[in-house]
Amino acid sequence: MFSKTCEHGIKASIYIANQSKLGFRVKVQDVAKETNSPVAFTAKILQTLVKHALIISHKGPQGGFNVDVDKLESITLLDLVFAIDGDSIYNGCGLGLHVCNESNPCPVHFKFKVVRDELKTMLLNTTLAELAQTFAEGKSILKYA
Amino acid sequence: MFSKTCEHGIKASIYIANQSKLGFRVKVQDVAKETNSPVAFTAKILQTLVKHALIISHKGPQGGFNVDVDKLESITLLDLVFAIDGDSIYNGCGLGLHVCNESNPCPVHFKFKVVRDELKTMLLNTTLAELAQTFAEGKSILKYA
DNA sequence: TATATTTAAGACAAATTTATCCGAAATAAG
DNA sequence: CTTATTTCGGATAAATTTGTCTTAAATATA
Repeated sequence: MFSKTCEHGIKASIYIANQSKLGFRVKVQDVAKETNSPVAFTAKILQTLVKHALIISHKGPQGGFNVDVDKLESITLLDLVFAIDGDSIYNGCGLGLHVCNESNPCPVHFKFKVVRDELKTMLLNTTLAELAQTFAEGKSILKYA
Repeated sequence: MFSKTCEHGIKASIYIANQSKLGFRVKVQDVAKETNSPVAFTAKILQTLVKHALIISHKGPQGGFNVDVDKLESITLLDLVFAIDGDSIYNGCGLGLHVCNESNPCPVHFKFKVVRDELKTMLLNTTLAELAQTFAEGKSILKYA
């Protein structure tokens, strides 16, 4: 559904969000370890999220990554997905046609529209705050123990 | 959402279905042309669909591909997608965890389950017959004119 | 100010997906 | 039976995604 890059990015964001709520900055090493993702690749993905102003980075000793805790409620899954994968998952044509819309639909257009709209709504209504919360409560996992 | 392979495969199936209803067999060349897909790649994909008994192939002169017209109502989008991409789109974990279920969910598990279930239902309820029909009626396109 | 620590950036490499190519096998038709 | 046509199957190639490595830049702290 999402790219590997996006999957890593979402998991990383959730971990960073939680540590931020606890008042910590985290290093790429930690993020990679806790999300079971490759370190260097995680670093690249975090750069992307920083550029999109979804997370904050600090260089040097005691540096690392964190999220503005006040923004946790306003950062959505849609923001994360869009920053990394763009909008093709919820806006693109199901059959890959470059032009596909109501007046010039591919054969699956209207069938897919319903699902894609629901996906988009879900992404828009899911905040980083709530994802982080389920993880904090031990009700979800970011990797297998 | 789906792989390119799958997109080509679905478009090909729709075109073949329509020609089959008209009583024709079609050659890979035709399929590729009418779906704007690469010929050799289309050939490979059709092989897969033949192996899964979703379409029928005939070698030699006057050969080509067709669909059993009596099966058009029972062949679903789910069949086509499963044959090519497997079940990961509607069964896999949204964050790529190998193990992810109700009792050991990733943070997006329950949010995604709703969407994925709707996707699966849609795929299951959409038949090749109806997709072919909208195309036959000129109400949908397989490529840009 | 020197040093150690940490992210940033860009080049490079591996893996996977998307395709191509070619010879073999089947078969219809003369 | 020969020939032309068409799919089959496997090897190969190109493109994209996924991932690594190395050096530079920033900065906290002594």
